[in-house]
Order: sequence, then C-alpha cells, then structure tokens
Amino acid sequence: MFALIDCNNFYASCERAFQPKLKKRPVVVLSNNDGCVIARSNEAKALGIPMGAPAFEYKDIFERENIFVCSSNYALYGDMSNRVMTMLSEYSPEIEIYSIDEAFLKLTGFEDHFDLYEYGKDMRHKVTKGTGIPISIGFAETKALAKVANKIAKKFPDRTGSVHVIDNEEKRIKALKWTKIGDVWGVGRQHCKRLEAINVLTAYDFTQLKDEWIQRHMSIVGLRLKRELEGISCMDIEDVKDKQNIATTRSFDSNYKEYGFISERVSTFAATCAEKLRKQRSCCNALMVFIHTNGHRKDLEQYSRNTVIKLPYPSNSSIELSKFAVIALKKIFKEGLYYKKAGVIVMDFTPENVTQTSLFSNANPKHPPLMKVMDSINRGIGCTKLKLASQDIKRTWKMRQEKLSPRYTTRIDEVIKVNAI
DNA sequence: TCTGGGGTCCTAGGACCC
DNA sequence: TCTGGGGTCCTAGGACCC
Repeated sequence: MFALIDCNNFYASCERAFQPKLKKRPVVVLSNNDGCVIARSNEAKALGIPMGAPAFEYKDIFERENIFVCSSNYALYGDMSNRVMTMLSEYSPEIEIYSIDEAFLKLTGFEDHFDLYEYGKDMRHKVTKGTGIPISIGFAETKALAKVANKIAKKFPDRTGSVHVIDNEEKRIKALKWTKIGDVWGVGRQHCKRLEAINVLTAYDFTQLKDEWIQRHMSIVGLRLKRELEGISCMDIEDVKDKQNIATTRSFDSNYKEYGFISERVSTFAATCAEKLRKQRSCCNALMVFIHTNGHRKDLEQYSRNTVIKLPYPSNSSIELSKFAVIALKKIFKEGLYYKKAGVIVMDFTPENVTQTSLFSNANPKHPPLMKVMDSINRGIGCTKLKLASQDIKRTWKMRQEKLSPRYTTRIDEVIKVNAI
C-alpha cells in the first residue's frame, strides 16, 4: 500500500499557523512581486478567487471580502515543510517527498497489522497538533490511486475525517467513477480536452479505453497511468535524485531597458545557480540565458530570446558562471526594449570531483576553495553577504513584497511573540 | 502601473557510426 | 530496374507535475 499525504492549502495554512486570528478569515498568498494568487484558503476558494488571479485585478474583491493577503514567504514555507516531512517520516521508513507540500509513504506489510484508516487519523492528528498544518491522506495500492483517495479525503472532510482508504474493488470502482478525467494525476489540459472529446469523462471511463489508443495519444506514460488506476502498481517510491537542470529566473517589478540593470540581474542569477550546483556537488557544462519583454503589454514591441553556451570546462564557480552568463546575454540583448523577465538555466551536469581537463583552457584552480569559503560564510550569516562585484552590492534591486509575514521559525529576531495578559 | 518560479519525462527525426 | 541492417546521440517540441 501507498499513502499520499498532502497539506491543505499549504502556503495559506503556514501563514495561519502563526496567526490564529486568521482561522476563519479567507487568506490568499501572492507570487513573487506580489503578482498573482498562488495559494488560497478554502474560504478564499469559496469566494471564487481563482488560482493565478492577478492581484491588481482582484484588489477590490480582497478589500470587500476582507481577505487577508500575504506576500510569499519561502523561508517560512520551506521550514514548515521540513517539520511536516520529519513527522511523516516516522510513519514509514520509505518516504518520497514529492513536493514542498506532498509526500508518498510506502507501507509494505502494514495492511496485515494496522487499521490503515486509524493509522491515517493518528498521522493527521499528530501533524496538525505538532505543526498547525492540516493534512489530507489517501491510501491505496498504487500511487495514482492514492492520489485519487487523497482527493476524496480532501473533498469530503466531514464524511471521511480527511482520511480515505481504497482497499477493495468496490471502493476502487466507486472512486474512479467519481473522479473527473481532468482531475486525474497525469492528465493535464491537452489530454483532458482530447479525452472529453471522445466522451471519456471520468477516471473509470479512461480505464475502459483500449491500450492502443492510450499508447498512441498519451505514450507509455498514459499506459502506465491506466495500469495504476486498475490497481497494478508501476511506480515505486523514488529516492531523492540530483537535479538535471537548475534555473534561477525572475520577473522584474517593472520594465527595464538599461543593459546595466539586466546584466546585473543575469550575473546574480548565474551566481545563484552556481550556489545551487555546489550544494549538490555538480558542475555544469552548459548554460542558457533568456530575456523577455512584457507579454501583457501588447502596445510595446515584443522580444524574447534565449541562447545556450557550452562551457570550455565544467564549472560551478559563481565567478565563471556569471562571466559566461553575461557573455551569453550580450549575444541576445537588444537596445531600446523594455525587459520584464530574465533567467539563467544551467544544464549538462558532471560530478564536481570528476574533472575532465581541456587541452587549451582549464578552470581556475583557485575558485573551488574560494567558493567553499564564500559558501561557508554566507551559510553562517544566513544570507548572501559575500557577492561578486558584478552583483548589486548596494542592493538597489528589491522584489515587491508588501505584505511579507515574519520568518517565524528561521530568524531569531522574527520569532513569534506571546504576550502574557 | 501591476500578470510566478521551478522541475520532469517521452517521442520523433536527423546526423552520425559500423 | 534493383541499393541492408543495426545502432547511438542530440535536439526540439509537447506533454505533464507542484
């Protein structure tokens, strides 16, 4: 058996955990730059605030409905996620942290000795008590079915107690008939459209399709999904793997046309990518830089380019990657345009300790120890104090975050205060 | 005025190898 | 007139996830 544990409205719940006055109040969390809605409490969902709603368009509704609006606080969400995952890992030795707010547990042999429903209730109680985050839990024989069970638990908290177990044929069929095709894990917008067009409206309908059709239109991935929904497990718990690509990309708070601004951003993004690379002990052999203008401004000239450059040697040095990123930027930067977004993506990794030396140019041997010192100093202070000269040393650049909550759990000076009356 | 930021996997087709 | 059979690697594009 597998369990899928999912935190309810995770970011909104994190904010609530430290502000009990928000208990019944609708809460939304905004993306970077306070751009659009990326998380909603149930009350906010009930008011019809859609996922991705642009904040400026919904400003009046936020006010009228007394919705509590927060900027995103990733330091807080990341730490809260760790706490939840740590508690969950006590319920099975085999855990896969699937995303910041979701985890699969594999429960081999548990079925014979435990009442899974009670096990789930216990998990839910302990996590909610220990972290303040409400969770929903689905149990089933495959990961895809556990996803389905989880959705049912979440949809009917009163009837299920937010825990649902699919452990027999009758429940499986009933669950599949209830699940809309577009809500199935692995069926996105395109597949949904195509499936609905041939009158496949539920997960059950999908399992009745011929293998050939699924294979032709949805590849082996679709076929695997069918098996999983039939109760034949094809996907196991996966170990944490190193990333194959690492990206640092941002939209800017407004439109910028100066080359100097863009090159500073790109240089910083590259340095951040280098830091992430060092964290997983990889070097990259290639790097991509992209820039776009604001696609929403139809009145302005549009431009969007990216370029990939191969490095002469693998590197994870902030200095080198910044240098190469700026070289790449020069190839695509066009004067006179208003840019809204840029990013750096590093690719084609090799392990840090395997160095393939090149005939003509090699990495500077002084960089690895230098980076090590830089990382350890920055880690020690808990922020990026040591930067390259090409980065914004005066910190002129700032993300718009007007409603940022304190980093309650990771900064001593922002820790929650309790007033004794 | 203002619209997020990360990732993964699969397939087809072309270039190339013996 | 008729022109083999087996691979690999790379890239672009399309789909999906949170």
